[in-house]
Amino acid sequence: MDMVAEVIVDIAHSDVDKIFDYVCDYEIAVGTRVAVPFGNGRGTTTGFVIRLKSSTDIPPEKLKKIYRPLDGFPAINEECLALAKKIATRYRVPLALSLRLFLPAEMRTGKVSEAYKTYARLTGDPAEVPPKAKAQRALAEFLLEHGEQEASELRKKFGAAVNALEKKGLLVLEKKRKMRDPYGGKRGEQAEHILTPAQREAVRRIQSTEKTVTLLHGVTGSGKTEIYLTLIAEQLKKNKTALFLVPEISLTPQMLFQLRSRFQSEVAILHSGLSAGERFDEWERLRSGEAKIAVGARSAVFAPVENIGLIVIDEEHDGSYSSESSPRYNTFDIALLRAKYNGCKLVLGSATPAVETYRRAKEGEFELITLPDRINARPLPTVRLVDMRREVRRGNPSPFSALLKERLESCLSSGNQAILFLNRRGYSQTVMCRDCGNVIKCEHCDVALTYHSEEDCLKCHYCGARYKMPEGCPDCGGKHIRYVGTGTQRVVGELKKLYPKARILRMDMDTTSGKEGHYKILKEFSDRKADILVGTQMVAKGHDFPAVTLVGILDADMGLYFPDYRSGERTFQLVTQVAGRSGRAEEKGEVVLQTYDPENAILRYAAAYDYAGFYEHEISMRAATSFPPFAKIVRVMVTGEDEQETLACLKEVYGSLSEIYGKNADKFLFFNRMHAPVKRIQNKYRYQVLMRLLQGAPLAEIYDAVAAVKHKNVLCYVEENPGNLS
DNA sequence: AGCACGCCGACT
DNA sequence: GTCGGCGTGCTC
Repeated sequence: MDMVAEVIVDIAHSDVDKIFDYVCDYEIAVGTRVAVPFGNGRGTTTGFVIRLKSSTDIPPEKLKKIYRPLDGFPAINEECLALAKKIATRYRVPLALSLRLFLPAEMRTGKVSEAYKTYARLTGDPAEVPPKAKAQRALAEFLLEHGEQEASELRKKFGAAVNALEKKGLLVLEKKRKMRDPYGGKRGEQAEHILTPAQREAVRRIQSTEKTVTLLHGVTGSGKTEIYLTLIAEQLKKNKTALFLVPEISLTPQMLFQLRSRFQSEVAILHSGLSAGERFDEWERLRSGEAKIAVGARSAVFAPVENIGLIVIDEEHDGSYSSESSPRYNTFDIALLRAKYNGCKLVLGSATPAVETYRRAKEGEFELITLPDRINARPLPTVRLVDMRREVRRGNPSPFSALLKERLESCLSSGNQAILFLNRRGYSQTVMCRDCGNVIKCEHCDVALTYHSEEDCLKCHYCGARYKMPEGCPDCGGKHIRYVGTGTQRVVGELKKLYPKARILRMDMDTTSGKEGHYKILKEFSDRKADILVGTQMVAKGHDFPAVTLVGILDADMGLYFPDYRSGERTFQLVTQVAGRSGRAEEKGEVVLQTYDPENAILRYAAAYDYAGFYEHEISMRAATSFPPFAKIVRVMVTGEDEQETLACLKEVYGSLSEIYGKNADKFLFFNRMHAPVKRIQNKYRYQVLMRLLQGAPLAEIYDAVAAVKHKNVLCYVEENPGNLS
């Protein structure tokens, strides 16, 4: 009674992205990884059993046998298999590639395996040990009290008694699997879980709403975490599991200890900072059902748990929830599929929700819960805007305004700490007039133009328009036109001149090399080994510094002119977040926000902590300019090392896309092919077809057209609302 | 993705 | 005459 197994080989290539039938003469479960013969030589490949059947149409002489199962369990459960198929179809990737998302990477390479330790177990009565053998008696009693223990630990304490007891037959030694424990099983302190009335009401509403998705919009310190944890505890009681997704940056040991103190070993953490062995074991604890809560960054949405009772996406607006490599999935979309499959709730939390999310909540698609107050009722820090144009006119060329200097001195002399923040995103060359604060924007897109030095011109990254570099400011005629941006290095230099005694720490790309780089600098600062921390967006996140009473945002408007339709949204989020770093303990904090555009609506809303006002402003802008959520930016990237081949591929893709455009011109706001803004990255030429699509545009056809193009040595892929357009 | 089979240039 | 370039096709 041989069975036939349908197998997907673990080779991410469209040529072999199909079912291969194999014979199997023993029981094997769907979802199991197997070793199979594959190809002309005597090559072995791993594969996934995705279905079992009793017969096949494949001629018997071709049919081969599965060599063996690779694990004693199905690595992919039923839900995950269904999900992998959906992802493969949706993003036009080989099924093997979407299946890989569900396994720890080290499992595929075979570089990791279970760790075993020897354990000692008492099998007799301590009374049987002669009283004279003191050590043996003590060991037997220890085991009676504490149960099974690791043999190596016992040998440290009781020495040869371990072997002696074994000889007497009162103790057995057995090898058992030992789960590697990230951070050595450290836990935080057990805290009380008393909810405020607002938190209780939020919990009640999430539990009782008919809607699958709830957006929890709560200011920093409003106690969102306690709400998540209460909801998770609720599900554990019902014997269900939970996914708790956080941005990569907030996966700190502290945050894990906090979860462990509440849920002990029922928490498993999945992230890149773990060793291969730890990650593998944490994955296995989830798969086997030993752990019930998966905590992790975006990839934890693929955790191998069954019977999910709740999914949480914290800091829902965070950009790290979109995958930047194939398949370019969005964590929310996957989470929603899993929530629907399991019939459970999905909670999105943020102090500054993405405009798109907030809109869906306001329109009634998601339940909207607002927590306007901090639990401790402590006021938010006051934010003061400083007009930097006036500083320039007054002859102050330094990066610090008079007000900032004064506040900094007072902060330092009272023994507190300060954070200075530079809002530089990447190295975009935005052109600004330092006399009037005017930034040169595209006439068609309302997006800041970018200076391209090779051609000495300005370009729009959204429509490709080219503009001549102006002599003076088009608005005021001023001559102080220049590319803005001060480096952290220069800021630190100036600070040292101003305050020779102050201890200054710098945190940016250059100083945070290594995996623990961020953490080390933040730790140094929180241990008060420095007075001032200077950095880019990295300082915005991270943990709380109780002694910080002043935050200076040196160039608040910089981010606004990044060539991206989300730059306003990002700036609002960033300013809100940075401001939240100030004054978290006893003393009230303050924020000095320096800008060349003090009238700017986004900065004014941010300074007033007015999310609703910001949202209304932003959504009407998006509507007027037809940017998401009113349209979708779609980019088809074409990259390859050989420029001619790449261009040939671009031409082909453009040809088939043109046909789609021709038939659906009313659904296209924009359609053009061009150089990508950064023409070459890592020796690869980059070209793109850029589109802006209205609701109802044939996106599936675009994906199909791109998938149909097979050019050797050229990579071609679709991006939806890409995080940046470089 | 590998690997074998297959048809045209420079070598002992 | 052969050794070997990598273009094309196949893998249950």
